[in-house]
Amino acid sequence: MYRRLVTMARKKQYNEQEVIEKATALFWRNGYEATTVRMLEKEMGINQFSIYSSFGNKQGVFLESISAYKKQISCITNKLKASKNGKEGIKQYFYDFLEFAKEGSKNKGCLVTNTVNEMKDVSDPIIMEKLVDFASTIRQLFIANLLQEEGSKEGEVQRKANYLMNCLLGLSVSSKVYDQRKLNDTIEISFLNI
Amino acid sequence: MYRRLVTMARKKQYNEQEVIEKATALFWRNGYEATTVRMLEKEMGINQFSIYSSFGNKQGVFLESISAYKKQISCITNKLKASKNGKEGIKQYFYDFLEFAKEGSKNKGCLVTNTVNEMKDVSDPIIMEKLVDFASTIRQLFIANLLQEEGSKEGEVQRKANYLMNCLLGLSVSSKVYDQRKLNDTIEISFLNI
DNA sequence: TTTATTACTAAGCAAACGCTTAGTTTTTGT
DNA sequence: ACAAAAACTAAGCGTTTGCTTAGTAATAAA
Repeated sequence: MYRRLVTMARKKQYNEQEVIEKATALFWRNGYEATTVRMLEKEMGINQFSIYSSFGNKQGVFLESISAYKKQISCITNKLKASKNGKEGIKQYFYDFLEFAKEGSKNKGCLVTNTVNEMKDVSDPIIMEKLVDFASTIRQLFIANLLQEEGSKEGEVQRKANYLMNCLLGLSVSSKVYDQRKLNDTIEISFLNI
Repeated sequence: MYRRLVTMARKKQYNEQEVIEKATALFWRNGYEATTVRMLEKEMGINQFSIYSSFGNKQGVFLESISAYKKQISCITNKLKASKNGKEGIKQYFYDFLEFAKEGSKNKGCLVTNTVNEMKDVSDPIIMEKLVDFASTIRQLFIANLLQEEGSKEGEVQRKANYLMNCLLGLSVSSKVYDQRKLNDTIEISFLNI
C-alpha cells in the first residue's frame, strides 16, 4: 500500500485483503467510532504497527473496509443491475439486503447506512463522500429499474426513487430491532403504491 | 435531585430544568457518545462538580435530557393524540416532526432515533429501554389514528403502523441530508398506499 | 557471510475521556 | 458572631484513545 521496494526484505506475514475483511466485519458489527485500534489488532490478528504501516491510520482501515463491503454486497447490487422487471427487481433487492445483513437471529443493518447515521455533520468529509457516493449508486439503480415500468415519467421516477431510498434507510435501521415477519410485511406495504 | 437538606445552606446558582434543556440541545445536535462532559460543562454553563452533584453522571444527564425532549415534542404528540381524521392526522405529524427538528437549513433528526441508531446491541440497557418506550408510544398513537379509518381491521392496522414507523425512521435519518421539497414528496408517496 | 531493507514485537507517548476530591465561598440557624 | 451544611472552583485521578518508536528478527542481493 504505502510500500516502495528497492531491494527485497522480510515478507509480510499476513494478507492485506484477508485482514481487511476481518476489519470490515468488526466495523459492521460495532460501528466506526466504537471500534478501537486495540480491537482491530485482535480481530485482524496483526500488531498495531502492521495496521498503520499497511493502511496509514484508523480512517485508512475503514476506507478499505468500505471497499471490501462494496465488493461483498456486489452480488446483490449486480443482481439489481441485471434485473429487467421494474419495481419487482427493487423489491427483491430489499429482501436480498435483509438476507445479506443477517447475523444469526440479529441483523447488522448496512455498514454504509450505519456509518452515515453515526457521522455528525461533516466531521469526516473523506469518509462521508465515500458513503454518499455508495448511496447514490443504489439510487441510480432504483431509477433505472423504475424506468422499466410502462409509462414511467422522469420526475415521478425521481420522487419514487427518493421514497424507496427512504424505505430502505428505515429498513436498515429497523431490521436491527424487529423480526423478519414484520420486516416482510413492511416491504410489501412499501411497494403497494408505486 | 440527590440532595437531602437538614439545614439550609448555599443555594444553587443555576436552574436544573434550564441547564438540562441546554444539555438536550447539545445531545440532539451531537449525539450521546460524541458529547463529552467538558462540552456539557460549557453548554450548560456550570462546573463538572455541579453536573455530577445534580445528575449523578453523564448517563443521568442524558436520561433527564430525554425527558426534556419528550416535553418539548409533546406539543406535536398531543396534537396527534387529539387528531380525529385518521391517517391524515398521522401525515400531519410527519410534517410537524420535520418542522420540529429543523435547525436553520439543516435538520437534527429525532433525538430518540439518533440515539437508537448510535447504540450498538444493548450497550446501555437503561437508556435503550427509555428510547424503545418512547418509540412504542408513537406507534400506539399511529394505531389509534389508523383505527379511526372506516373498515379498518386490527391485523392490517398493526402492519400499517409498522410500515409508518419505518417511514418515519427513514425520514428522521434522511432529513439530515435531503432538502425539504424531496422530503415532502417522500411523505406524500408514503401515504398513498395505506 | 555480510549487508541493507523490511516486518515484526512490545513498550510508550500525549491527549482526551468520565469522574473525584481538596479547598474555598456562600448561605442559614443559633 | 459563630458553626454547620451545601455549592462553588479548579486541579487531578486512573483509564483509554489513536498513534509512534526503539529494538529485534527475517529476507534477499552482494
